[in-house]
Amino acid sequence: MSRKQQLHRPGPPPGPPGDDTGCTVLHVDMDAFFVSVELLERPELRGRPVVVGGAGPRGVVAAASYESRAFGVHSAMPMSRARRLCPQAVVLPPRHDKYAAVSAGVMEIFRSITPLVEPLALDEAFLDVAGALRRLGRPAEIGRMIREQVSAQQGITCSVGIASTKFVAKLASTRCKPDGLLVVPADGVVDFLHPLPVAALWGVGERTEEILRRLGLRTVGDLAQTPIDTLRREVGAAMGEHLHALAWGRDPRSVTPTVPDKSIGAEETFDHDIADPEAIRRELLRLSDRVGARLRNADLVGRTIAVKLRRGDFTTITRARTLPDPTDLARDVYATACALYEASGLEGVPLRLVGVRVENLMPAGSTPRQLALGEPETGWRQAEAAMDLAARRFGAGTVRPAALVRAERERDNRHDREGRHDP
DNA sequence: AATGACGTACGGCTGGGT
DNA sequence: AGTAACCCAGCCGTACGT
Repeated sequence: MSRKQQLHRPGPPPGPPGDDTGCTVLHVDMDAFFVSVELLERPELRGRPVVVGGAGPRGVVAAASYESRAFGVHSAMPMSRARRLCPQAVVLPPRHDKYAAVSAGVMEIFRSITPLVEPLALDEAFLDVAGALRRLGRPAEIGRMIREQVSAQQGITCSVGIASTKFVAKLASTRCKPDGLLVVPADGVVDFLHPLPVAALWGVGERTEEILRRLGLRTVGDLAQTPIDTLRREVGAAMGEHLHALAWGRDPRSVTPTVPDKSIGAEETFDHDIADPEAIRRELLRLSDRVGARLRNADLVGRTIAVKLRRGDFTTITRARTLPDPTDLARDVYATACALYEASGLEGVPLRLVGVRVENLMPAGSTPRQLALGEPETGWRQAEAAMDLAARRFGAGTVRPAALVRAERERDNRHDREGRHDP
């Protein structure tokens, strides 16, 4: 599902399996994951161009079957364009819960191999199998087992890249997909890397590629020959050093099973731009509610609240404020989000997206929130905890702020008057 | 030609504190 | 006492990834 698959035209068929000695990092990537999961329930669609993504006027492609990719469709593409390129494609709306369930099953298989599993997304993970070799065999053999088990237990195919570093393993899985396995031997890394275009490297997107292109640097090999100071100057110190190291196959990052969350957020693109400040505030409330519930669910609190506001022309601003005490209450998040919105100068301006994010996260237990002397215990925390409980018992969305219920009723009334019916 | 919903990282800037 | 030099936290936009 990575955008970069476009860069790797089905190259020469992988040669005889290389020497996997020292290649203990595996990158496993499900093929067209969302589509593959949908096909489990809709086998009659197999072999046809299928696309999963937002069907609304502003939807984008989240996953495209290989049949639809033949028409030039790929993920992150606006759905309107995808439909034009491939009118016969079957478009399915995303069902995140299903993908999460299959993903959990797949990750379970990985963890039966080794505890050193680092999920990158629902559909991919790194595994460090150094400790599993004696029990399970060579890396390539483990990769073969994984592909077999994923297929047998979950009914979908995946691709496995095997190398001595994370990013080479990732490039290898990209290169061999779909339904493949590729070992890049430790002594073949530089030969493997240098012919690749710079955009194949992790961290090189559109902008960096353009900068490098202006410097005449097209391939990873070109990067490797460039003085590190030049790179530092052109793309920034951190990025410059990073790219130079990668170009020589050096990647010190280890497989790290649990990385603590740094922020939790929610955002929404409207079908049509919204200018009305009342309506914007209502969206901020909904988003704050979702974020608050997720924070409490994860037992996290955060001190910094950020809003993101995107205008019709796509220009985007973010505004943030750090609170004296961390919170996990939708109420606090909402109050801060509103203040930031009102101070942004965009009140009344048509917006296509609003977002709310809480940063600076820490475990909820870590800061026993001090009540200021004489401060009343307001009980909002208990109120929101009660909402969480009700949501668990009766389903998400059963209990929600009155302002949202009112807004809904008014909308329904309006529709009734206009003689429309909403399901 | 049109660009979702998450999330992370970096660099530039500002202002407080020493 | 005023200033210079430096660090650090916070803020914000940009870039990038799935």
